[in-house]
Amino acid sequence: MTIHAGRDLARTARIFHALSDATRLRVLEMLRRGERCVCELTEALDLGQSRLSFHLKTLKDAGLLRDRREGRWIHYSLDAEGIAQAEESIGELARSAATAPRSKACCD
Amino acid sequence: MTIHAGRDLARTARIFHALSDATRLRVLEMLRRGERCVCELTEALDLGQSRLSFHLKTLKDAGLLRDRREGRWIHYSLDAEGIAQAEESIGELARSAATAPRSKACCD
DNA sequence: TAAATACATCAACAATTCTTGATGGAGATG
DNA sequence: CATCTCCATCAAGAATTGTTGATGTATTTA
Repeated sequence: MTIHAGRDLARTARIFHALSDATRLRVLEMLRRGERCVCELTEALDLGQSRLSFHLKTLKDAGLLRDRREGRWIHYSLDAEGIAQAEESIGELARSAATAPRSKACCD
Repeated sequence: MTIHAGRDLARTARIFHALSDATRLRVLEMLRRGERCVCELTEALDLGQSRLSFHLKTLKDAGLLRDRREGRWIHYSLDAEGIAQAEESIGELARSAATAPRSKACCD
């Protein structure tokens, strides 16, 4: 099994890219406590509206968040499936790191 | 516990950033089979020398790879510790995603 | 010591990503 | 319908990241 497990490399890269920004990690950390609407996130994280919207879109496009409209509010929450895919990739790597042969004949 | 578990957000973001590029994922995939010197990676992945060197440095600075000099060759291998940190962050998220309250009073 | 090999680093440019402020659309409210 | 609220999207510029070819450095070999 590869670290990208069937998915293509670009998709896996995109998932990790979504995780590679401090602002987005703060959003995820906030959502660990449960679903939140954008207005709550804006206030709690003290971010400009369009800036937050950009990061939410990045996370959603990567499959790490879901959204749900309720009246005029949109609620975001963690998407367990996308997160599980990231976990799977790293888990695969971690297992290899633990067992990979330390040395190997090379060159010459 | 937070996603970044003691580490600062920037450090966690840097780890994921290192994982967010298709070329670097190919390098990691290759190293799952064990330690390799740069010359082997260059040939196997068909990358320009300075380009590969750039990506190896990115991965090493993030703590995902180790290097070891042997004569004039430098061997890279997975660094289990850094990889475990990434795994820990995502694992934390995944557990939250599985248990986070689905809905929550908001607004109005 | 001179030349060759393996790799890192640098500088310049290209490409991508992020931020900000403005505009637009969907739903609620009067 | 007019207006307000909540949020997405767009456009322009700033910042960061990736690529390429050239140069530098450590190590081995002649």
